[in-house]
Amino acid sequence: MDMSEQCAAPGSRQCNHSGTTVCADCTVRVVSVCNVLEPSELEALERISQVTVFAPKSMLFDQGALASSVFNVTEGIVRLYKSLPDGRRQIMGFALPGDFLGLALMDRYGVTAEAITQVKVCRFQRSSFLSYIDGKPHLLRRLHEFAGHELSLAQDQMLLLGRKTAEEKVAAFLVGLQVRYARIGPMSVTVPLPMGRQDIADYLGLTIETVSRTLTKLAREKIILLVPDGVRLLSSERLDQLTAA
Amino acid sequence: MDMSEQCAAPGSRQCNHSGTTVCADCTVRVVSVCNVLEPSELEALERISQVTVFAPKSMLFDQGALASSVFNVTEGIVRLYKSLPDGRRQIMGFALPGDFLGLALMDRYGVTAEAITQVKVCRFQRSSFLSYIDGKPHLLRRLHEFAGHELSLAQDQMLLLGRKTAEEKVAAFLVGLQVRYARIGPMSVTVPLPMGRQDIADYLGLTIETVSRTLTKLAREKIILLVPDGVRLLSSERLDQLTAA
DNA sequence: CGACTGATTGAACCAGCTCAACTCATGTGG
DNA sequence: CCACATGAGTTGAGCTGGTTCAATCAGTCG
Repeated sequence: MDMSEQCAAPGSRQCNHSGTTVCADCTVRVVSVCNVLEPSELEALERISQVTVFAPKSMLFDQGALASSVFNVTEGIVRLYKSLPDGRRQIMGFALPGDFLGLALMDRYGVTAEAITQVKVCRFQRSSFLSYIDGKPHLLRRLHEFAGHELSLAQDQMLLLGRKTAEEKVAAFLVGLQVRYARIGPMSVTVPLPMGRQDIADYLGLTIETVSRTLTKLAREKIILLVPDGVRLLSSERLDQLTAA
Repeated sequence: MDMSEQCAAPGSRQCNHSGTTVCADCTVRVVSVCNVLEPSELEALERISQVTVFAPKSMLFDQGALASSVFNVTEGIVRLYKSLPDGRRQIMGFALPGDFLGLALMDRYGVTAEAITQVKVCRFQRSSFLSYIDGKPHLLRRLHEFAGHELSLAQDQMLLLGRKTAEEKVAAFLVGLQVRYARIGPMSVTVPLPMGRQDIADYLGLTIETVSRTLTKLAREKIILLVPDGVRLLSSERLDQLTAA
């Protein structure tokens, strides 16, 4: 049997640590929950973790299912959404490297998670993770900090969804994404958009056509430049104005 | 100097525990964060708490201010909101007895909190509360559970704001409020609405007129009955249908 | 009583939606 | 190598759910 990889779910590949991928080398550790752990604790965490790779468009977990695992995203981008029976969809957020999925530690997933790009995660059995946390209040504190941050982002998003115009929504989305990318890489005015227009629309409470028209309008006004699979932010001045405070 | 009451902020009255109000008698303890504490721990908590009463329309704290206190609501109802510079407002939620304000334990308040009715709270210095938590991982766990629940509600609200119709929004609001009241009192088909139409509108991402029209429409269809300062839910069948899943 | 505040109702309007056509890659197999 | 699907994105034209503006109604308080 191949020790380095084993099948788990459609679209995903798992492997135990073979010595090549260790937390010590992890590029996103400093921005993720693990950062508060001592080297010895990190080693113990590594022992209960499984690196898993998800193919684009594959599902990490489904809204309402028993939360058997929690995840730390290390590569790629994940969409988190809720759906209504008639197909209407609201994307709650995009998880980037460093983000933790299953933060609430509840027994069922509240949202569906799907890989947009290829996604690499550290996966933990929820039960193992819960016992691991036990007696590590500093880690629990860190998880709580992350949850507080999530809640704060959710509140910003509620303000956006309930009270902002299409133009303000799109501007806030672009600037917000730029800021989040800057946490895990160099600050750049070029913002990749690995998600499609439909995802952006479902995140902002708009239609695909309105997103497209609004991006075109911002481009026509030289506030942004549309590039393949991304956007270049030309006037952070005008964008900040639209994003307001 | 009067030992039982001392001025603190406009619209609020504070008093240290004079022996008449103790956690042991607290009617909302079972649904609030305190419920995981041992009697001896409760006593210690009581020593760092101040019962404070806020008059209707007075502010508990302001968005962006240093978070000097955290609160456990014991009576009344509080609106939590964010504002845009031009006055647009989004209400993130209504805090009822048993709810904890400042859950995220962040150093600044993310929202503004205003008493709608007269409000009674247990108030804690954030610093005191933080030291109190230290070495009580079960309390931190409880706070984290509450935060997870808040996050889940926030996500439901994002779905509502981004993708639901006015009728679905109003129905979800009424049923949601009914369920929340049921946690702290007897289940009832009569739902008090202590907040005004403007608050409901700013919570649902609608205008006051649309809220009014929608309520009237639901009443005309005998799904609800409008009563002074409240609503009677006549057809939970039709309401659940609108609330959908 | 009048003055005020909050809620309802009516009528015109418009931001964003719906429906539909078109563009532009990318892929495929003959 | 080209003909032709296929899917994502853009653009246009008309529509509509919810807003805006304005008038009216219903309590409540002095």
